[in-house]
Amino acid sequence: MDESREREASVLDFLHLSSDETDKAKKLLEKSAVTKTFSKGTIIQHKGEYSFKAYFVRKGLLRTYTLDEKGREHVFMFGPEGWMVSDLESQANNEPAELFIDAIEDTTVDVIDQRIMGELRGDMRVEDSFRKLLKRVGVLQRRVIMLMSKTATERYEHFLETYPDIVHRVPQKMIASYLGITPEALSKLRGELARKK
Amino acid sequence: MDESREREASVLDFLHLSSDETDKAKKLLEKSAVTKTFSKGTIIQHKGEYSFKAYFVRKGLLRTYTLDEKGREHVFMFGPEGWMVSDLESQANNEPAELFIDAIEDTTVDVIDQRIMGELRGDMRVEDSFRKLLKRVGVLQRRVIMLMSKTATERYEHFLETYPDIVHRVPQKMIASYLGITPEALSKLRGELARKK
DNA sequence: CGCGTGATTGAAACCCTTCAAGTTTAGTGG
DNA sequence: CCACTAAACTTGAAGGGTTTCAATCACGCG
Repeated sequence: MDESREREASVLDFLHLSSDETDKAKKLLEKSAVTKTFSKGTIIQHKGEYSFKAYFVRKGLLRTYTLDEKGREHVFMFGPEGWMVSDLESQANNEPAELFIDAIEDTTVDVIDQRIMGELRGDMRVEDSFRKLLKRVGVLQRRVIMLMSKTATERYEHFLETYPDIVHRVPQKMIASYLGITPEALSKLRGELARKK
Repeated sequence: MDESREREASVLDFLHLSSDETDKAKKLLEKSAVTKTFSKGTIIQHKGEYSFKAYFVRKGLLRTYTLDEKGREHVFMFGPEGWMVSDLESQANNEPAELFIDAIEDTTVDVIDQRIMGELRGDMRVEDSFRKLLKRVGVLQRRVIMLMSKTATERYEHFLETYPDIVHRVPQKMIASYLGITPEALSKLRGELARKK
Protein backbone atom coordinates (compact mmCIF):
# COMPACT_ATOMS: atom_id res chain seq x y z
CA MET A 1 0.00 0.00 0.00
CA ASP A 2 1.91 3.10 1.13
CA GLU A 3 5.24 1.41 0.71
CA SER A 4 7.40 4.53 1.00
CA ARG A 5 6.17 5.40 4.49
CA GLU A 6 9.44 7.15 5.30
CA ARG A 7 13.04 6.95 4.33
CA GLU A 8 14.98 4.21 6.00
CA ALA A 9 16.24 5.06 9.45
CA SER A 10 19.93 4.97 10.28
CA VAL A 11 21.78 4.19 13.47
CA LEU A 12 24.05 7.15 12.85
CA ASP A 13 21.10 9.53 13.03
CA PHE A 14 20.02 7.81 16.21
CA LEU A 15 23.36 8.41 17.86
CA HIS A 16 23.61 11.96 16.51
CA LEU A 17 27.34 12.31 16.99
CA SER A 18 29.59 15.14 15.97
CA SER A 19 30.98 14.79 12.44
CA ASP A 20 34.38 13.44 13.44
CA GLU A 21 32.75 11.00 15.82
CA THR A 22 30.53 9.87 12.98
CA ASP A 23 33.46 8.68 10.92
CA LYS A 24 34.68 6.49 13.71
CA ALA A 25 31.23 5.15 14.45
CA LYS A 26 30.61 4.48 10.77
CA LYS A 27 33.69 2.32 10.55
CA LEU A 28 32.78 0.43 13.69
CA LEU A 29 29.32 -0.27 12.43
CA GLU A 30 30.47 -1.25 8.96
CA LYS A 31 32.70 -3.95 10.25
CA SER A 32 30.46 -5.20 13.02
CA ALA A 33 26.78 -4.46 12.48
CA VAL A 34 24.72 -6.97 10.57
CA THR A 35 21.61 -5.97 8.70
CA LYS A 36 18.87 -8.55 8.90
CA THR A 37 15.27 -8.81 7.80
CA PHE A 38 12.69 -10.66 9.85
CA SER A 39 9.35 -11.53 8.36
CA LYS A 40 6.13 -10.65 10.11
CA GLY A 41 5.46 -12.81 13.12
CA THR A 42 9.04 -13.92 13.71
CA ILE A 43 10.11 -14.04 17.32
CA ILE A 44 13.54 -12.45 17.45
CA GLN A 45 14.27 -12.86 21.12
CA HIS A 46 12.67 -15.22 23.63
CA LYS A 47 12.09 -14.49 27.29
CA GLY A 48 14.62 -16.41 29.35
CA GLU A 49 17.31 -16.37 26.66
CA TYR A 50 20.66 -14.78 27.23
CA SER A 51 21.07 -12.21 24.51
CA PHE A 52 23.50 -9.39 24.04
CA LYS A 53 22.02 -7.76 21.03
CA ALA A 54 20.20 -4.55 20.36
CA TYR A 55 18.05 -4.04 17.29
CA PHE A 56 17.96 -0.77 15.46
CA VAL A 57 14.82 -0.63 13.31
CA ARG A 58 15.53 0.62 9.79
CA LYS A 59 12.12 -0.28 8.46
CA GLY A 60 9.13 -2.08 9.88
CA LEU A 61 7.84 -2.50 13.40
CA LEU A 62 9.01 -4.52 16.37
CA ARG A 63 7.26 -5.24 19.64
CA THR A 64 8.44 -6.30 23.08
CA TYR A 65 6.16 -8.20 25.42
CA THR A 66 6.00 -10.69 28.28
CA LEU A 67 3.89 -13.74 28.90
CA ASP A 68 2.44 -14.08 32.39
CA GLU A 69 1.84 -17.37 34.17
CA LYS A 70 -1.70 -17.50 32.75
CA GLY A 71 -0.29 -17.32 29.24
CA ARG A 72 -1.48 -13.79 28.59
CA GLU A 73 0.60 -11.40 26.52
CA HIS A 74 1.46 -7.96 27.87
CA VAL A 75 2.90 -5.54 25.35
CA PHE A 76 5.67 -3.49 26.82
CA MET A 77 6.56 -1.27 23.88
CA PHE A 78 6.40 -0.87 20.12
CA GLY A 79 9.51 -0.11 18.11
CA PRO A 80 8.90 1.60 14.77
CA GLU A 81 11.50 2.99 12.37
CA GLY A 82 14.34 4.77 14.09
CA TRP A 83 13.95 3.07 17.44
CA MET A 84 16.50 1.02 19.27
CA VAL A 85 14.89 -2.07 20.73
CA SER A 86 16.50 -4.33 23.29
CA ASP A 87 16.20 -5.72 26.75
CA LEU A 88 18.95 -3.40 27.92
CA GLU A 89 18.46 -3.88 31.56
CA SER A 90 18.65 -7.66 31.63
CA GLN A 91 21.75 -7.52 29.48
CA ALA A 92 23.54 -5.04 31.69
CA ASN A 93 23.07 -7.38 34.63
CA ASN A 94 23.88 -10.58 32.74
CA GLU A 95 20.40 -11.85 33.38
CA PRO A 96 18.13 -13.75 31.02
CA ALA A 97 15.80 -11.61 28.95
CA GLU A 98 12.53 -10.60 30.59
CA LEU A 99 10.93 -9.79 27.30
CA PHE A 100 10.08 -11.33 24.00
CA ILE A 101 10.84 -9.32 20.88
CA ASP A 102 8.93 -10.04 17.69
CA ALA A 103 8.23 -8.48 14.33
CA ILE A 104 4.74 -7.10 13.77
CA GLU A 105 5.56 -6.23 10.18
CA ASP A 106 8.34 -7.48 7.91
CA THR A 107 11.18 -5.62 9.56
CA THR A 108 14.73 -4.74 8.61
CA VAL A 109 17.08 -4.10 11.52
CA ASP A 110 20.72 -3.50 12.27
CA VAL A 111 21.75 -6.08 14.81
CA ILE A 112 24.22 -4.48 17.18
CA ASP A 113 26.26 -6.42 19.66
CA GLN A 114 26.26 -5.14 23.20
CA ARG A 115 30.05 -4.71 23.18
CA ILE A 116 29.84 -2.57 20.08
CA MET A 117 27.22 -0.41 21.74
CA GLY A 118 29.69 0.03 24.59
CA GLU A 119 32.35 1.22 22.18
CA LEU A 120 29.93 3.54 20.45
CA ARG A 121 28.94 4.98 23.78
CA GLY A 122 32.60 5.46 24.55
CA ASP A 123 32.75 7.77 21.57
CA MET A 124 29.67 9.73 22.48
CA ARG A 125 29.77 12.46 25.03
CA VAL A 126 28.75 10.79 28.28
CA GLU A 127 26.05 13.33 28.90
CA ASP A 128 24.43 12.62 25.54
CA SER A 129 24.14 8.91 26.10
CA PHE A 130 22.89 9.59 29.58
CA ARG A 131 20.23 11.91 28.31
CA LYS A 132 19.07 9.26 25.90
CA LEU A 133 18.61 6.75 28.69
CA LEU A 134 16.93 9.35 30.87
CA LYS A 135 14.35 9.90 28.17
CA ARG A 136 13.37 6.30 28.56
CA VAL A 137 13.13 6.68 32.29
CA GLY A 138 10.83 9.62 31.69
CA VAL A 139 8.62 7.69 29.31
CA LEU A 140 8.35 4.83 31.78
CA GLN A 141 7.68 7.20 34.65
CA ARG A 142 4.78 8.76 32.82
CA ARG A 143 3.43 5.37 31.86
CA VAL A 144 3.44 4.21 35.48
CA ILE A 145 1.56 7.32 36.51
CA MET A 146 -0.90 6.88 33.65
CA LEU A 147 -1.60 3.30 34.65
CA MET A 148 -2.18 4.38 38.23
CA SER A 149 -4.28 7.47 37.69
CA LYS A 150 -6.11 7.35 34.36
CA THR A 151 -9.09 5.38 33.11
CA ALA A 152 -8.75 3.03 30.15
CA THR A 153 -10.47 5.57 27.91
CA GLU A 154 -8.06 8.31 28.90
CA ARG A 155 -5.11 6.01 28.35
CA TYR A 156 -6.40 5.10 24.90
CA GLU A 157 -6.88 8.73 23.89
CA HIS A 158 -3.39 9.50 25.13
CA PHE A 159 -2.04 6.63 23.07
CA LEU A 160 -3.78 7.98 19.97
CA GLU A 161 -2.16 11.35 20.46
CA THR A 162 1.28 10.03 21.30
CA TYR A 163 1.62 7.28 18.70
CA PRO A 164 -0.82 8.22 15.92
CA ASP A 165 1.12 6.34 13.27
CA ILE A 166 1.39 3.12 15.24
CA VAL A 167 -2.35 2.87 15.81
CA HIS A 168 -3.01 1.87 12.22
CA ARG A 169 -0.14 -0.58 12.03
CA VAL A 170 -0.89 -2.95 14.89
CA PRO A 171 -3.90 -5.14 15.69
CA GLN A 172 -6.24 -3.64 18.25
CA LYS A 173 -5.70 -6.48 20.64
CA MET A 174 -2.07 -5.44 20.94
CA ILE A 175 -3.05 -1.87 21.72
CA ALA A 176 -5.43 -3.22 24.34
CA SER A 177 -2.58 -5.24 25.77
CA TYR A 178 -0.33 -2.17 25.83
CA LEU A 179 -3.05 -0.24 27.66
CA GLY A 180 -3.50 -3.04 30.18
CA ILE A 181 -7.08 -3.97 29.22
CA THR A 182 -8.79 -6.76 27.29
CA PRO A 183 -9.50 -6.51 23.56
CA GLU A 184 -13.23 -6.58 24.33
CA ALA A 185 -12.93 -3.62 26.66
CA LEU A 186 -11.05 -1.61 24.03
CA SER A 187 -13.65 -2.44 21.42
CA LYS A 188 -16.50 -1.24 23.62
CA LEU A 189 -14.62 1.84 24.65
CA ARG A 190 -14.02 2.70 21.00
CA GLY A 191 -17.71 2.23 20.35
CA GLU A 192 -18.50 4.72 23.08
CA LEU A 193 -16.05 7.27 21.72
CA ALA A 194 -17.38 6.92 18.17
CA ARG A 195 -20.95 7.41 19.40
CA LYS A 196 -20.06 10.60 21.24
CA LYS A 197 -18.21 12.22 18.37
CA MET B 1 11.63 3.68 68.96
CA ASP B 2 14.32 1.76 67.06
CA GLU B 3 16.39 4.85 66.55
CA SER B 4 19.57 3.12 65.37
CA ARG B 5 17.84 1.49 62.41
CA GLU B 6 21.07 1.43 60.44
CA ARG B 7 24.29 3.35 60.23
CA GLU B 8 24.05 6.52 58.27
CA ALA B 9 24.31 6.08 54.52
CA SER B 10 27.02 7.78 52.53
CA VAL B 11 27.12 9.06 48.97
CA LEU B 12 30.55 7.53 48.53
CA ASP B 13 29.16 4.07 49.12
CA PHE B 14 26.41 4.83 46.66
CA LEU B 15 28.89 5.71 43.94
CA HIS B 16 31.20 2.79 44.80
CA LEU B 17 34.29 4.15 43.08
CA SER B 18 37.79 2.78 43.06
CA SER B 19 39.91 4.04 45.95
CA ASP B 20 41.76 6.74 44.03
CA GLU B 21 38.51 7.95 42.53
CA THR B 22 37.09 8.13 46.02
CA ASP B 23 39.64 10.72 47.09
CA LYS B 24 38.70 12.97 44.23
CA ALA B 25 35.00 12.49 44.84
CA LYS B 26 35.39 13.11 48.53
CA LYS B 27 37.00 16.48 47.91
CA LEU B 28 34.35 17.45 45.44
CA LEU B 29 31.59 16.57 47.84
CA GLU B 30 33.23 18.25 50.79
CA LYS B 31 33.41 21.58 49.09
CA SER B 32 30.04 21.43 47.36
CA ALA B 33 27.53 19.11 49.02
CA VAL B 34 25.31 20.53 51.69
CA THR B 35 23.85 18.37 54.41
CA LYS B 36 20.32 19.37 55.34
CA THR B 37 17.62 18.03 57.61
CA PHE B 38 13.97 18.30 56.70
CA SER B 39 11.31 17.65 59.28
CA LYS B 40 8.48 15.22 58.65
CA GLY B 41 5.94 16.59 56.21
CA THR B 42 8.19 19.16 54.57
CA ILE B 43 7.80 19.48 50.82
CA ILE B 44 11.31 19.64 49.42
CA GLN B 45 10.48 20.02 45.77
CA HIS B 46 7.25 21.15 44.16
CA LYS B 47 5.90 19.95 40.84
CA GLY B 48 6.39 22.65 38.23
CA GLU B 49 9.51 24.07 39.86
CA TYR B 50 12.80 24.16 38.06
CA SER B 51 15.24 22.30 40.25
CA PHE B 52 18.70 20.97 39.64
CA LYS B 53 19.24 19.12 42.85
CA ALA B 54 19.44 15.49 43.81
CA TYR B 55 18.94 14.31 47.37
CA PHE B 56 20.99 11.52 48.83
CA VAL B 57 19.18 10.15 51.88
CA ARG B 58 21.54 9.67 54.85
CA LYS B 59 18.76 8.98 57.31
CA GLY B 60 14.99 9.08 57.13
CA LEU B 61 12.56 8.57 54.28
CA LEU B 62 11.59 10.62 51.28
CA ARG B 63 8.73 10.21 48.87
CA THR B 64 8.07 11.39 45.32
CA TYR B 65 4.53 11.82 44.05
CA THR B 66 2.31 13.69 41.62
CA LEU B 67 -1.05 15.37 42.00
CA ASP B 68 -3.55 14.72 39.23
CA GLU B 69 -6.17 17.19 38.04
CA LYS B 70 -8.66 15.80 40.55
CA GLY B 71 -6.26 16.58 43.37
CA ARG B 72 -5.38 12.97 44.06
CA GLU B 73 -1.89 11.99 45.13
CA HIS B 74 -0.04 9.23 43.29
CA VAL B 75 3.09 7.96 44.98
CA PHE B 76 5.84 7.31 42.50
CA MET B 77 8.58 6.00 44.78
CA PHE B 78 9.88 5.88 48.31
CA GLY B 79 13.46 6.83 49.12
CA PRO B 80 14.87 5.31 52.31
CA GLU B 81 18.47 5.47 53.57
CA GLY B 82 21.03 5.07 50.85
CA TRP B 83 18.80 6.11 47.98
CA MET B 84 19.34 8.95 45.58
CA VAL B 85 16.11 10.82 45.03
CA SER B 86 15.54 13.33 42.27
CA ASP B 87 13.48 14.14 39.24
CA LEU B 88 16.42 13.26 37.01
CA GLU B 89 14.58 13.15 33.81
CA SER B 90 12.97 16.58 34.01
CA GLN B 91 16.30 18.06 34.97
CA ALA B 92 18.19 16.50 32.08
CA ASN B 93 15.74 18.11 29.67
CA ASN B 94 15.56 21.45 31.46
CA GLU B 95 11.91 20.92 32.13
CA PRO B 96 9.93 21.75 35.25
CA ALA B 97 9.69 18.98 37.81
CA GLU B 98 6.94 16.43 37.27
CA LEU B 99 7.10 15.24 40.83
CA PHE B 100 6.77 16.52 44.34
CA ILE B 101 9.37 15.35 46.83
CA ASP B 102 8.54 15.38 50.53
CA ALA B 103 9.81 13.95 53.80
CA ILE B 104 7.75 11.16 55.36
CA GLU B 105 10.04 11.08 58.38
CA ASP B 106 12.51 13.63 59.69
CA THR B 107 15.16 13.18 57.05
CA THR B 108 18.81 14.12 56.66
CA VAL B 109 20.05 14.41 53.11
CA ASP B 110 23.07 15.48 51.14
CA VAL B 111 21.89 18.02 48.63
CA ILE B 112 23.85 17.55 45.45
CA ASP B 113 23.80 19.99 42.59
CA GLN B 114 23.21 18.55 39.15
CA ARG B 115 26.52 19.93 37.88
CA ILE B 116 28.39 18.21 40.70
CA MET B 117 26.66 14.95 39.81
CA GLY B 118 27.93 15.48 36.28
CA GLU B 119 31.49 15.84 37.55
CA LEU B 120 31.14 12.81 39.80
CA ARG B 121 29.86 10.82 36.88
CA GLY B 122 32.83 12.02 34.90
CA ASP B 123 35.03 10.27 37.44
CA MET B 124 33.10 7.03 37.44
CA ARG B 125 33.57 4.48 34.76
CA VAL B 126 30.88 5.21 32.20
CA GLU B 127 29.61 1.67 32.33
CA ASP B 128 29.09 1.87 36.08
CA SER B 129 26.96 4.95 35.97
CA PHE B 130 25.08 3.47 33.07
CA ARG B 131 24.41 0.31 34.94
CA LYS B 132 23.01 2.32 37.83
CA LEU B 133 20.56 4.07 35.57
CA LEU B 134 19.65 0.83 33.87
CA LYS B 135 18.69 -0.63 37.22
CA ARG B 136 16.09 2.07 37.49
CA VAL B 137 14.82 1.32 34.03
CA GLY B 138 14.48 -2.29 35.11
CA VAL B 139 12.56 -1.41 38.24
CA LEU B 140 10.20 0.78 36.25
CA GLN B 141 9.79 -1.86 33.58
CA ARG B 142 8.76 -4.44 36.13
CA ARG B 143 6.40 -1.97 37.76
CA VAL B 144 4.65 -1.26 34.46
CA ILE B 145 4.21 -4.96 33.84
CA MET B 146 2.94 -5.46 37.40
CA LEU B 147 0.37 -2.72 36.98
CA MET B 148 -0.82 -4.26 33.73
CA SER B 149 -0.90 -7.90 34.68
CA LYS B 150 -1.36 -8.37 38.43
CA THR B 151 -4.31 -7.89 40.74
CA ALA B 152 -4.14 -5.39 43.58
CA THR B 153 -3.63 -8.23 46.06
CA GLU B 154 -0.70 -9.63 44.12
CA ARG B 155 0.84 -6.19 43.84
CA TYR B 156 0.50 -5.68 47.59
CA GLU B 157 2.11 -9.03 48.38
CA HIS B 158 4.94 -8.21 46.02
CA PHE B 159 5.41 -4.86 47.74
CA LEU B 160 5.61 -6.59 51.12
CA GLU B 161 8.34 -8.87 49.85
CA THR B 162 10.30 -6.20 48.03
CA TYR B 163 10.15 -3.39 50.58
CA PRO B 164 9.53 -5.10 53.92
CA ASP B 165 11.13 -2.31 55.93
CA ILE B 166 9.21 0.48 54.23
CA VAL B 167 5.83 -1.07 54.94
CA HIS B 168 6.03 -0.20 58.62
CA ARG B 169 7.32 3.31 58.07
CA VAL B 170 4.63 4.79 55.83
CA PRO B 171 0.88 5.26 56.28
CA GLN B 172 -1.20 2.65 54.51
CA LYS B 173 -2.84 5.20 52.32
CA MET B 174 0.53 5.95 50.74
CA ILE B 175 1.10 2.28 50.03
CA ALA B 176 -2.35 2.15 48.46
CA SER B 177 -1.40 5.14 46.35
CA TYR B 178 1.85 3.46 45.31
CA LEU B 179 -0.10 0.36 44.31
CA GLY B 180 -2.59 2.41 42.33
CA ILE B 181 -5.65 1.66 44.46
CA THR B 182 -7.72 3.50 47.09
CA PRO B 183 -6.97 3.24 50.81
CA GLU B 184 -10.35 1.53 51.29
CA ALA B 185 -9.50 -1.14 48.75
CA LEU B 186 -6.17 -1.83 50.44
CA SER B 187 -7.84 -2.07 53.81
CA LYS B 188 -10.36 -4.63 52.54
CA LEU B 189 -7.71 -6.58 50.71
CA ARG B 190 -5.63 -6.75 53.89
CA GLY B 191 -8.67 -7.99 55.76
CA GLU B 192 -9.06 -10.79 53.24
CA LEU B 193 -5.41 -11.79 53.52
CA ALA B 194 -5.51 -11.81 57.32
CA ARG B 195 -8.62 -13.97 57.29
CA LYS B 196 -7.00 -16.52 55.00
CA LYS B 197 -3.79 -16.86 57.00
C1' DC C 1 -8.25 15.72 76.95
C1' DG C 2 -10.09 16.46 72.50
C1' DC C 3 -9.48 17.07 67.86
C1' DG C 4 -7.93 15.47 63.40
C1' DT C 5 -6.02 12.16 60.65
C1' DG C 6 -5.76 7.40 59.36
C1' DA C 7 -7.87 2.88 59.16
C1' DT C 8 -11.95 0.05 58.86
C1' DT C 9 -16.45 -1.45 57.27
C1' DG C 10 -20.69 -1.47 54.48
C1' DA C 11 -23.71 -0.44 50.51
C1' DA C 12 -24.31 1.07 45.95
C1' DA C 13 -22.43 2.25 41.54
C1' DC C 14 -19.23 1.61 37.95
C1' DC C 15 -15.73 -0.22 35.12
C1' DC C 16 -13.62 -3.93 33.37
C1' DT C 17 -13.31 -9.00 32.82
C1' DT C 18 -14.98 -13.31 31.42
C1' DC C 19 -17.53 -16.19 28.54
C1' DA C 20 -20.16 -16.88 24.50
C1' DA C 21 -21.85 -15.95 20.03
C1' DG C 22 -21.85 -13.68 15.79
C1' DT C 23 -19.64 -10.67 12.19
C1' DT C 24 -15.95 -8.89 9.60
C1' DT C 25 -11.36 -9.05 7.83
C1' DA C 26 -7.28 -11.03 6.13
C1' DG C 27 -4.39 -14.60 4.67
C1' DT C 28 -3.83 -19.13 2.18
C1' DG C 29 -4.18 -22.77 -1.00
C1' DG C 30 -6.44 -24.42 -4.83
C1' DC D 1 -8.69 -14.88 -8.36
C1' DC D 2 -11.94 -17.05 -5.78
C1' DA D 3 -13.13 -19.88 -1.83
C1' DC D 4 -12.22 -21.31 2.49
C1' DT D 5 -10.47 -20.79 7.02
C1' DA D 6 -8.48 -18.64 10.78
C1' DA D 7 -7.89 -14.62 13.14
C1' DA D 8 -9.53 -10.17 14.56
C1' DC D 9 -13.18 -7.38 15.98
C1' DT D 10 -17.79 -6.54 17.82
C1' DT D 11 -21.68 -7.14 20.87
C1' DG D 12 -24.21 -8.86 24.88
C1' DA D 13 -25.00 -10.78 29.54
C1' DA D 14 -23.27 -11.97 33.90
C1' DG D 15 -19.84 -11.59 37.47
C1' DG D 16 -15.98 -9.62 40.09
C1' DG D 17 -13.05 -6.23 41.79
C1' DT D 18 -12.48 -1.42 42.80
C1' DT D 19 -14.30 3.10 43.58
C1' DT D 20 -17.17 6.20 45.84
C1' DC D 21 -19.63 7.86 49.66
C1' DA D 22 -20.73 7.65 54.36
C1' DA D 23 -20.40 6.26 59.02
C1' DT D 24 -17.63 4.50 62.75
C1' DC D 25 -13.56 3.39 65.23
C1' DA D 26 -8.59 4.01 66.80
C1' DC D 27 -5.00 6.71 67.97
C1' DG D 28 -1.30 10.20 68.26
C1' DC D 29 -0.29 15.01 68.76
C1' DG D 30 -1.04 19.47 70.37
